Amino acid sequence: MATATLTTRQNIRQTAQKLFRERGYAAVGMRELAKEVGIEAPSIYNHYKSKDDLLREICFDIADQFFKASEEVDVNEKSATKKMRAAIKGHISVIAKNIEASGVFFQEWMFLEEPDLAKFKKLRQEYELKFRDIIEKGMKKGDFKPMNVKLVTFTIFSALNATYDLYRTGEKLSQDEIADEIANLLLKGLKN
Amino acid sequence: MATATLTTRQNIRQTAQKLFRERGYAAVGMRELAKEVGIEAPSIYNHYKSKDDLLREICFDIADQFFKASEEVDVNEKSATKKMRAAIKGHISVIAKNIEASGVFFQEWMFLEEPDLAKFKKLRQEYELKFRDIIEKGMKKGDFKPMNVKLVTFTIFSALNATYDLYRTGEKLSQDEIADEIANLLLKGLKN
DNA sequence: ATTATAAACTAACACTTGTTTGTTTCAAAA
DNA sequence: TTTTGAAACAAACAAGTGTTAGTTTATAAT
Repeated sequence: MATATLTTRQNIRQTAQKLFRERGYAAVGMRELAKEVGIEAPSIYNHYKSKDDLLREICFDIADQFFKASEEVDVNEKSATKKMRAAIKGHISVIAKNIEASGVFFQEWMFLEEPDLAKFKKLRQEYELKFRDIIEKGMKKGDFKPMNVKLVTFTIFSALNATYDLYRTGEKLSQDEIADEIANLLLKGLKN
Repeated sequence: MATATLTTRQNIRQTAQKLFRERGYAAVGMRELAKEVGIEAPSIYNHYKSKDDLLREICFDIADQFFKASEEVDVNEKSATKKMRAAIKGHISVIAKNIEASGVFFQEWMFLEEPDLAKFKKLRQEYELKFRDIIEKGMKKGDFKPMNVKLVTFTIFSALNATYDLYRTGEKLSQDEIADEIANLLLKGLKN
């Protein structure tokens, strides 16, 4: 384990991710967060502007990672199935690498304040559109069975996004096993 | 619209479902809830013992409905596919009939206080076991492809449980269309 | 008309919320 | 050795928390 000594800022961030995830953003107080870090509440404000600032950093960092992962999906790949599998793997990989933070991303984003909230929603829509495009083109091409694209995209995201919750149950599964099994199930469902 | 005049108690309950769902249990105050109902905060306590009491009623009512729906799945049905489809339809039907409340059920249950929290978890596990059993037997029988049962069950529940969130997006889909499309996708993925 | 009951109210309690102010501590730079 | 700056602190603020006490209002039963 290459666990470098964390800066106070990193420590606050990491603890916030854990607590926001475990107990919910609204239910976690600054004093509780500070105590877990080992400092007093006002000291947090030397590193973050506000409680919301913390949430913002966590959420947008994950958003960033999702986009970067999606950019690595080969644009020239002809097979919709292969393209979809790559997108699914990338998506799950981001979650697996950021279990606490992605939990916050999925469950606590609504506590973001404007204008961040609007920006967040826009980013998310933009990202989801990438998946919908792959599915839509796959259907037109005949790789995928014709179905309600929006509903299918929604369902696939629901399945993928829940994986952050998988590690709590103590399942001893590798990231690849999880990604493959889920991708297999969903892709077989999609295929023509 | 057969909207009968609601009692104050029903009004509180319905408003709580809406607010807890929209803004989260911890973020909704009793004064805000009361204001939306059109009364003062202390008046709520003439109908409910506590804030948690409200959450408890909402969550356990939905739990009840899930169980009742699952009891209507034909035990003598031989085909695992047909049995699974019936279970999926029943599950989605409960969500569709209780969009706000099921949202609370899925997202806010962790704010239940002991011993209700433990009871809730137990019920949920018991219910999920019913689905896992169908899937497991379906695999042994050869109707379903052999896969990691726990992971597959988890994935299917993730897809089903997210449907409460589908109605926000303004999709003009009937409950049956949604249930059929999702069941088709997942069952095709399961099948051998 | 009187009593009983449910359900509303105002006022307040004890405590917690996120955050600000002003001060102190301490290590690195000059 | 002095200065500087970051980062910690205690104390406090205004607002909000769930809830209780005590009282009033209104409706239904005797």
